[in-house]
Amino acid sequence: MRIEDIALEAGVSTATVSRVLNNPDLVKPQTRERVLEVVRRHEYTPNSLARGLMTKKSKTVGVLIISITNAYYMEITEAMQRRFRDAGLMMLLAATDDRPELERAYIREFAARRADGIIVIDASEENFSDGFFAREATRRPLVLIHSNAAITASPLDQVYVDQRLGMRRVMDYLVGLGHREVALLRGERGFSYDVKEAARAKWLSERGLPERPELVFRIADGNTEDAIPLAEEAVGAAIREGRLPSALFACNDLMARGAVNAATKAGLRIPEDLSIIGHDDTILAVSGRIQLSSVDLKMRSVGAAAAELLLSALHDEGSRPPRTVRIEPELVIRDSAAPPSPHTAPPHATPSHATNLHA
Amino acid sequence: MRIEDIALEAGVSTATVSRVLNNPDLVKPQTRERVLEVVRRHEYTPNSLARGLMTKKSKTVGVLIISITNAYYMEITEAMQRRFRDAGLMMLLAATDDRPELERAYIREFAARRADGIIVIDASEENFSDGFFAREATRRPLVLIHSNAAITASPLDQVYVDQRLGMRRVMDYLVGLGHREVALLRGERGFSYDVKEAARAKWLSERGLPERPELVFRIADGNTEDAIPLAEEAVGAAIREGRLPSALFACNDLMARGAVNAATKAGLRIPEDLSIIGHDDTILAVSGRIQLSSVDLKMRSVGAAAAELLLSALHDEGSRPPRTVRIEPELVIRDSAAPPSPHTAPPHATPSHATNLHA
DNA sequence: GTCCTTAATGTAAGCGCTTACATTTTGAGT
DNA sequence: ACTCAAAATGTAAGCGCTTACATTAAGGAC
Repeated sequence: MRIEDIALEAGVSTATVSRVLNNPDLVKPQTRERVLEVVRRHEYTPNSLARGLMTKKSKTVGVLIISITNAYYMEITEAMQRRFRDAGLMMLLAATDDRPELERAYIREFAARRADGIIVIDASEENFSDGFFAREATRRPLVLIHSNAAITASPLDQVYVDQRLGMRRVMDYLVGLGHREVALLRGERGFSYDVKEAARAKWLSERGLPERPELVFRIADGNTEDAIPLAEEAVGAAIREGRLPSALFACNDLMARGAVNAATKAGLRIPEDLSIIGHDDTILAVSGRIQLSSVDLKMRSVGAAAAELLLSALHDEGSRPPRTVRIEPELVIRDSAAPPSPHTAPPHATPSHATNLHA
Repeated sequence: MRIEDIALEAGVSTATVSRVLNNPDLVKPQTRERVLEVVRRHEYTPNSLARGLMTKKSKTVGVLIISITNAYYMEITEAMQRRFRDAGLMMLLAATDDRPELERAYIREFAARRADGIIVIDASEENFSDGFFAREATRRPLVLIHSNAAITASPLDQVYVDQRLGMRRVMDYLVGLGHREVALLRGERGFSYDVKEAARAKWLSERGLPERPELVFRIADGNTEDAIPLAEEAVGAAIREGRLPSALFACNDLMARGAVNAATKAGLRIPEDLSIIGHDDTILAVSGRIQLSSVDLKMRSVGAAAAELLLSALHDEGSRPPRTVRIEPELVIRDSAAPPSPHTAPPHATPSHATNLHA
């Protein structure tokens, strides 16, 4: 069924059918109804490829993420999809597996398909720094979602998730509770870990407090299921050897959960003997007996903001100056942190550890 | 940049440029190189809308799921995306929020965009039974992913996840361990709960065992985060009132986790005092101190199979008879189930409960 | 050199829409 | 009944590609 068939059957020209479909009030109610009847009877749907060819709009937005099985990304994506649904846009979704060359390839593909706009979550540093995105943004609306403060000043539409603020809030809270030291548990490699570690270091140095590298614990894989046992192992060892202070921040809930398991296994009570804070506020935070305090990155707000940014760019077409929206993470306080017990030594304290406390 | 610009600059006709891009060996190596040079220099990418208009192929597949923030669906989706990437197809993703009318609308939209194929996960009963999918399948490759045994015989491409088998395996295992009764914990409404409850009932009746409706526990919401506390509450009450037998199957890991929490809180040991089996084998199964045995639905295999089915349908175009692939869930055994302790009464046993055990 | 087959390229007709512009209808104003 | 602007519709030119068919170039065989 093509528009011509409908036109023939309704006894009008293709232009009129097109008008009925796109600008109904340009056509006389009577004719309109006649055309619509035929359209309905044949369940005719215009070919959007042909339409897109003419209008240069595909009603499509390309969304690029690192991994599909990642609650963080998918919450953002869901929020966007909701917004786009209302705007009549469809979403092309692709995962880069954190490979910069795939990132480029997919963006090219989006371009080839004439996506009206593109959203990239946690883009690779590489493609950003060589101006690839800046160039791309001149061709069509592009919005970046990330936590990289360095990018913030670039003239690009972006949603900046201020993880440094989140980190500050964690430190404020824990230290406010009376903890003298806060250990950090992170994955070996990954931008988000670096951001958090750096933010913690900054917080400490701003207060003239020492950064003690031995309080940063690294596990090989912080992102997948394996992070839980790995974290459990690392934290278990630290407890046994008395290397753990009274508070621990884990860079995500997976690791936090592992830490909780290790502590429980070692006979430590949470939060009395050890305070633990997680990050991302995923289902894991609320799944166990003890409910983890965690940093909520507000993914839904992030997704909504990104969608809104793109939509407005689509609308204003051209002259509009790029905007950057900053999202403030929130520390969700539950039951996994408390003041360090004054009457108790830090978990399995050793003399050397006690000394370190005053370092 | 259009193909014509490239042609002009390379001093050939548009047809030749098109050939260079689509059938390189139809053109003399020397000309080919000249054209490619221009293409590269301008980073020219053919407009796939125009191409699709001619070829009647969009290199796109539409994927429809109920919710984007659902680990189950996303694992399937990730497996598909991997396969489609290799095949040069892009994925349009949309969520129906379990609304049949949205399901239809999106499928129409996929059709309008001339998606080469469509995959629907857990389609609504409604759209299936009124022949909507059957009709749709005549127009373009369509594959359904579901657990509905009733559909299995339909002449449609489908991936059938045999949850009944999974349920049987759970019952075999638990009863094999020596449990006399197995409680079921489910959400109030939802097809997947019904399937499991029915499979359990069937298993029991095949063995002449009584179905005791009071051993089926329902909570209002089994799908979201709230399921954990709701399950905890329900199971906690059942324990207190001695209504819980020595084994419990939860329809998903959320509820299983809630059950574990309730048992722990009540001072019960798992698995010694209470055996618990979860379902879906998500991260929740391995996140806590006690590792939950759970039914793995093999989502990755499901996704891969669905993609393969679609790809083969795309390839054979037409005459190919529809196939249905059956996926066998697997019971992953961890630490949450054990034989009921012979020396101990069932948890908080009451006389009436003890009587029921022999019913 | 001529003839003929095959390889290489060009020409032009669409694919199914939208839309600028041209033409016809309509109806209020006189 | 006649004008004329406004409303309704039609005509046809593309949008940027692919591809059937036509044409030209290349290279053996004689």
